[in-house]
Amino acid sequence: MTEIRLHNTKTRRKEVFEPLDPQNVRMYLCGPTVYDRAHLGNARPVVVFDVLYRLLRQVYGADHVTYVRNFTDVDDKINATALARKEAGAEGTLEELIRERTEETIGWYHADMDALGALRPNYEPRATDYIGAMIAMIADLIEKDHAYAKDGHVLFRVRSYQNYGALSGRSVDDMIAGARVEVAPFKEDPMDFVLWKPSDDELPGWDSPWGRGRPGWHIECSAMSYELLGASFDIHAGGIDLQFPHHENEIAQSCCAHPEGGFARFWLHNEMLQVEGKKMSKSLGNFFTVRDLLDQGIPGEVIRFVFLQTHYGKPMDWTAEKAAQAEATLRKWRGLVAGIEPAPSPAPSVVAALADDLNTAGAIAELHQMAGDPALLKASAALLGLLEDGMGEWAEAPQVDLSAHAVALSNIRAKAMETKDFSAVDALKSALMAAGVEVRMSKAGVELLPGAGFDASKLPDV
RNA sequence: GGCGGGUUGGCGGAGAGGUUACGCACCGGAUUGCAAAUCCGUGAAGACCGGUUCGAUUCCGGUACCCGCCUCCA
Repeated sequence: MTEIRLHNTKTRRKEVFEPLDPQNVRMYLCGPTVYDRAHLGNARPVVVFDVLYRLLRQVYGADHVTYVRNFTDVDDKINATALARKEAGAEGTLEELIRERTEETIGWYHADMDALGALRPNYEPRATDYIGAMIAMIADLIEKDHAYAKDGHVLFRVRSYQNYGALSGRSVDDMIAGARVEVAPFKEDPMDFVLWKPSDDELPGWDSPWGRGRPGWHIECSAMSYELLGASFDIHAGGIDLQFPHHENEIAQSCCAHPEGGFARFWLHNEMLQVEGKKMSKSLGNFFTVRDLLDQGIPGEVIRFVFLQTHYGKPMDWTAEKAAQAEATLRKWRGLVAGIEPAPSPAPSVVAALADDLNTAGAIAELHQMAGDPALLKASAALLGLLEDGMGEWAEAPQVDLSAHAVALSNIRAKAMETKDFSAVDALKSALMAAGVEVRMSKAGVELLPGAGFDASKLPDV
């Protein structure tokens, strides 16, 4: 059995991964809030942890891994969009308009992540389908004195959980000293966070023991992971920006509600994405979605390759230059594996690289060494979600008949060989290249291949 | 202010206390009418200052710079 080692944020060390139950390895990834198209940064954890999912399936068997990724469909930005639509005269109740908006966004999300070659998780729970479980968990936390209700709100009593801050290496007192916490009259302690909050008529709400309201952000992941994976499971993953407060709060809620369990044993966090060396932000004008890139003609497989070139634990810089290089490499590989049946199993060197804390960059380096063995290359790349059938249409040559051009060029060239005047040959060659055709001339003859930028309208007449 | 991460050859980017990472680019060669593609090959590194060591880019300490989180955020 391959030994997998993963960097556990909880211990800040690389540890040997041993699942609680090898028959059912369980991982949870914090999914998107479905208020709009996923931006490029949203895609990094999806791709990175998709590779982890593939690795776990490889090592423990495809039927022995349970992967959960939630959809957060309770959120003020969603409410705002739905409300705006209602005010603009849209049909239906606010709840229906919210559902409409989240359905639409989930559809986009699936389309975009599919384009990146990410496998669908086994479960994709929606927060709104687990409100009952959240209410039950909140009630239980109140019962156990870890939470309290005040003015329609329910708050988690941070001081009641001794290990609060252990994941992110903070102490409650230090954070209060930083004084960047919201002080509210209904809080016993400024660090306490919301489990439940009241909704007015303009907001979606559910009936609860504390009045009509909606859940706070963190409780959904605690409730859904418990329902689908149990009180103890193997891996919890997400972006490093979620480490605090989101994951810290999840731990506090889950461990207090289910002291019999240990919640997540391994915490994996991916570092942030930058664009051309700068943080992606709307104000810098370098903010874009996955769909924007796809629409620009950058294949999802290329985006995926660029992501995997950098270790997930390091900041990753998205640049046009990287995308161009990735495309060239994939195009070359696609050419090598075209029509080849993959080997029965991936190369041990690739499995070993991935088993070493998801060293995707190292795995790609290994793939480069397999140019002479396309079957092995294809089988190994599949572990990274690359070179798979169904994702390579972009690299296929356009279906055009260039035989007339080839014959013409061949004839002119034959003549030139005798006259030693190659000007006509060079002129035709240039024209073909300008149309995006790769021209290969050898003793054996002339070969014309439509290339990446092929444009039939620019073909010269012959 | 608190917490965390980073700094590797022209560019991207890994591993390993002592032996070539790898890819792209570049340069040389083969091949070609010239190219392209392909093949072969060379060169090039470890922010700075100390320490540990027979030996450090790799471990430890410090400095500088960069980045993230602490507020919705992957």
